[in-house]
Amino acid sequence: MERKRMDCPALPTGWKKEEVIRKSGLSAGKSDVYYYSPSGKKFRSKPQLSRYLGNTVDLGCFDFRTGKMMPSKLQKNKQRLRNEHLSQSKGKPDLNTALPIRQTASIFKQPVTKVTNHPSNKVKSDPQRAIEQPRQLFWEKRLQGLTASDVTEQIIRTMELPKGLQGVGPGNTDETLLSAIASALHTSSAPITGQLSAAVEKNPAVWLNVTQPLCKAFMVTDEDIR
Amino acid sequence: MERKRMDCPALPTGWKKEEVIRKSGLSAGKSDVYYYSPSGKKFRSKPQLSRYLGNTVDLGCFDFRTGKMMPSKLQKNKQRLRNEHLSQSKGKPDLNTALPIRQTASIFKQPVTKVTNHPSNKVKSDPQRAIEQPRQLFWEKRLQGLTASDVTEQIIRTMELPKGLQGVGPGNTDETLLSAIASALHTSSAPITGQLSAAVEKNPAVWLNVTQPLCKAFMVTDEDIR
DNA sequence: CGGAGTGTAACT
DNA sequence: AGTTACACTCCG
Repeated sequence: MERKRMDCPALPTGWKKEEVIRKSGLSAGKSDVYYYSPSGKKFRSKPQLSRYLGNTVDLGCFDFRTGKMMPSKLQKNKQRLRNEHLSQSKGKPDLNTALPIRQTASIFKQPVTKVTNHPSNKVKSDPQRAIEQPRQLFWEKRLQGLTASDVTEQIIRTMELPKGLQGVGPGNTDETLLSAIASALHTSSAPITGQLSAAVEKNPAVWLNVTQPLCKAFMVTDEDIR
Repeated sequence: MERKRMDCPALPTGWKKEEVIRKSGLSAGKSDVYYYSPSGKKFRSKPQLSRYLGNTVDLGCFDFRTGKMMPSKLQKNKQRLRNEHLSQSKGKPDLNTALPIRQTASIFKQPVTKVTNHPSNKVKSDPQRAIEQPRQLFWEKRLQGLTASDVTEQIIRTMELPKGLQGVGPGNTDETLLSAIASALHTSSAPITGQLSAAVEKNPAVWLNVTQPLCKAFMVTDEDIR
C-alpha cells in the first residue's frame, strides 16, 4: 500500500487513497495517509476532507487511516454543541470535524453549507476555492459510489429543508436562502437542471413555493462565477 | 529585518542573517531566513549550515529562524535510531542530530560557546575546500539517512551490546562508551580503526579503561560489515 | 514559492 | 502512550 494511489470505495468515484511510510526522523516507520480528489487535490487529514466535502458527506464514521466506514465510530460524535449551551450565545460556530447539521435550528436539520461559502474564516483558504468548492461538493455527492440510493437521499434531504422552513418564521429566511443558493450552484453545472426538474415532478408540492427564490439565487451566482 | 543582512550574535563574526518575506502565493506573509558566511556564501537551512560548520559548532540548540540559541531545544534533540525504543533496559544515549562530539564534550565540560566566539576557527576560511570536504563525509554519514549513516548506526548499536556483556558498569558507562565511539568516528577522516587509535593517543588517561572494550566492539562490527 | 516530508502540540 | 492534525523545514 505504500506509495501507491488506490481507489477508495468509501469515497466518491475518482478519489484515491495513498499511504506513505516515513523513512527517517523521529517518526520513521510511521505512516501518513493522504487522499486525492478526482481533480488531484491532496488531503492530509479528516478535518480537511470534511471541510472540503462539506455537510453532504457524513464522515462521522469514516476512518481516515483505513479509508473505510466504521459504524462503531458513530458514538463518538457529540460534544460540539454542549459548549454552546453552557456559555453565552456567541461562541464560534464549529466549522470543524463533524456534521454541521446540528448547528442551526435544532428542529430543522440545516446544513452548514454557508460555512463552506465563507472561507474567509481563519482557515487559510484561497479566494478561488471559495467558489469552486460548493460545486464540487455536490457533484461528488451525486456521483458517489454509493449508488442511486444516495442520490435519492440527497435530493430528498435538500428538499426537506425548504419545506420545513416555509412554515417557520422570518428568522430562518437566511438559511432558506442559503439552501437555495447551494442547490442552485449544484444545478448550475449543466445537466443538473434536468435533475431538479425530475425532483420537482416527484414532489411538486414541496418545491412549488421555493422554486422562484431558487432561480433568483442561481442567476446571481452564475454571473458571479463568470 | 526584511531584506536586510544583519549580524548574528549566535554565529561567528562576519556572518549575516537575512529574512525575506514571501509576498504572494499560498505562503504569502511567511518568511525565509538566510545566512551568509563572511565570504558571502548563502545558507538556506540549518542542515546546510551544520554541514558547513562541521562538528566544531553545536547547532543543536541553534534556532535557524530566529538566529538565536535556544537552550530549551536541547531536550528536543531527535535521533535517527528509532528501533531502539523497544528495548527499555537502558537510558537512551543521545547521539543525535547534534554532533557526537557534544556528548563527549559534556563529559569533559567543554562549552561550545567558546568555539562560537572564535571565528578564527575554520569558519573564516571559507575558500578552502580542503577542510570542508573531509568533514562533509562525516556530516553526511551522521546526518543523513544514507547508507553510510546506517553503517554508523549499526556500529554504535553493535558496540552497546558487547559493552553490556562485559559488565563494565551501570548507567554512565554506557554513555561514556558510546561517546567514545562517537568521538572516534567523528574525528576520523579515514578508516574507523585508525580513528580509535588516534583518540586513545590523545587522551590516554581518559580513554584507558574504555579503550579495550571499544576495540573489541569495533572489531566485531567490522567483521560483520564485511 | 510550492509541497513532500517531518516535527510536535493537543487530544484521546 | 498513541494518534491526529497541521505547522514548519528544506530544498527543488
